[in-house]
Amino acid sequence: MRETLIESSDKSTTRCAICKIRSYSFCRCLHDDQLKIFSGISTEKEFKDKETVFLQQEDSKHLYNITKGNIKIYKLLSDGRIQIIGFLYPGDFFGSYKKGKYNYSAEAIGDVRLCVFKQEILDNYLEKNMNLAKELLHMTSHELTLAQDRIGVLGKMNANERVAKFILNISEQRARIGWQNNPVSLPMIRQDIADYLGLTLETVSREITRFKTSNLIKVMNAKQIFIVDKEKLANVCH
Amino acid sequence: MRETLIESSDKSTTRCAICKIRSYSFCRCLHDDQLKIFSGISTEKEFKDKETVFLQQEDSKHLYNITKGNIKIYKLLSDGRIQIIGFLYPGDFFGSYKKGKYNYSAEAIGDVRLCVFKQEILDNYLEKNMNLAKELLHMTSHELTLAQDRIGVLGKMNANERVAKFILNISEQRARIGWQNNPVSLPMIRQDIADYLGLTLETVSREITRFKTSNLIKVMNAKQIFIVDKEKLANVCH
DNA sequence: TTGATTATTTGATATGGATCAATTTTTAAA
DNA sequence: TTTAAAAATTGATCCATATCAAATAATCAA
Repeated sequence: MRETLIESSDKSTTRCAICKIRSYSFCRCLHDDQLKIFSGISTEKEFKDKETVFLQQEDSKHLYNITKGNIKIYKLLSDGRIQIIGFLYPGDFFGSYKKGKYNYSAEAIGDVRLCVFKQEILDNYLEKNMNLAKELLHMTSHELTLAQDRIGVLGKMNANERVAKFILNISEQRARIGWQNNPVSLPMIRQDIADYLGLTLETVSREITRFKTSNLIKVMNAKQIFIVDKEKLANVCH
Repeated sequence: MRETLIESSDKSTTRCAICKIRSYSFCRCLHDDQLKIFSGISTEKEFKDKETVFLQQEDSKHLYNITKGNIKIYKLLSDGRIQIIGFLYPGDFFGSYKKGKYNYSAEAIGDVRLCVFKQEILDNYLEKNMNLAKELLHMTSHELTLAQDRIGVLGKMNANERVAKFILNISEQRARIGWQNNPVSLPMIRQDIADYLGLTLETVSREITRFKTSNLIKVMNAKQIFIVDKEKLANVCH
């Protein structure tokens, strides 16, 4: 078994009630009485660094909501080339609410905790709760917006701009969920950043060095970047 | 006025009932009696080649459904670089069902006919019709899937693979809505294909010539491509 | 029909980022 | 701690695609 199921207890009925990231999740639209039911239709699972949550070719059976840690979702080409579709953070959901295959594989970066919903059960609950359906629609629509932004980055921006945008995007995401956004921590390795940005790890490293040399950022260590001049960094990419 | 409003008549109440592409649109989930109401909350507009439907910076007020022709949606960078996010076909919807700004600009390619929904009115109707909400959720989710596929193409594929995939994708889309899919017609110019694939028009032209030379396709004319060897073309890109 | 404009193809050259290679730094294990 | 393995940086070279340029083809307006 690649994942750890957290044993349900009496407390599990109020799991949602005490959830720290609920206000950033699609379940934020539920009232207290609905939350009790909602706790019942989901389970919580933990994953360790590099553990697979699911693979692209598997039948899609679940929708996941991140309550702790980071997830990377990625596609593999037949010749082994990898494209990271996105890095997901607490409050983000992924997986599928449709029967079929998943459209990507999902893997934990560091320690991760997920809320797991069975497709049919969530679908049934959706039927009874228009608010939740609309919230999911709005969040999916927002995901689509982000994906379209990424199409713009990958289609038209050069290495310099891509890396600048990446650092700023992560910083913004941290600010949004109320975490420290400067210095910004990059939980993923350079190779992952490269596979996310459509570059090589060498190019990513060189661009970061370039920003360091021109004093736009300070590299505390490979995974902690301090943004010295946010405005100049923003000017690089728009 | 950049668009033509089609005058409503008594027939307009049954506009949806006689709509030829309804089975490919999100409104396919509606019953006959619901369609009557639905005809009432939407209007039809026509656009000519290169006419703008809306611009990215405008307040989002409408959701559009294509009933005839093609639309391109695109983003502009501050320095004038353009990235075409997608080419849309009959049955596709675009715009926004959220207040805010549009995330892209939309322009007609050739003669286009659109169903137009006012945001609040559609939202109200959604409230009363769970089927429609779920259909929109599923179609938006499908759009997201397509956007993620494009991230893979732009992030990891070379020029050769991108052009091959483009031709095959368009052919598949034609087959899906029951149109002639070989030879496949490309309604957009080379520059648009280039801006869609993150390439230059010269590279697109050269790759097409290469496929022609190696007998994978025949170029009837610049906008009519006959796929000679679908399997080989598919092998190029996966 | 004819000229003018726009789109497409093809050629020559330049270059940004990939690739290959080696070194340094960090992390994890013994 | 010491050593091994993994990650990151830096350098040298190469190549796919961009850029610049010109010719050809198609479309449109008068």
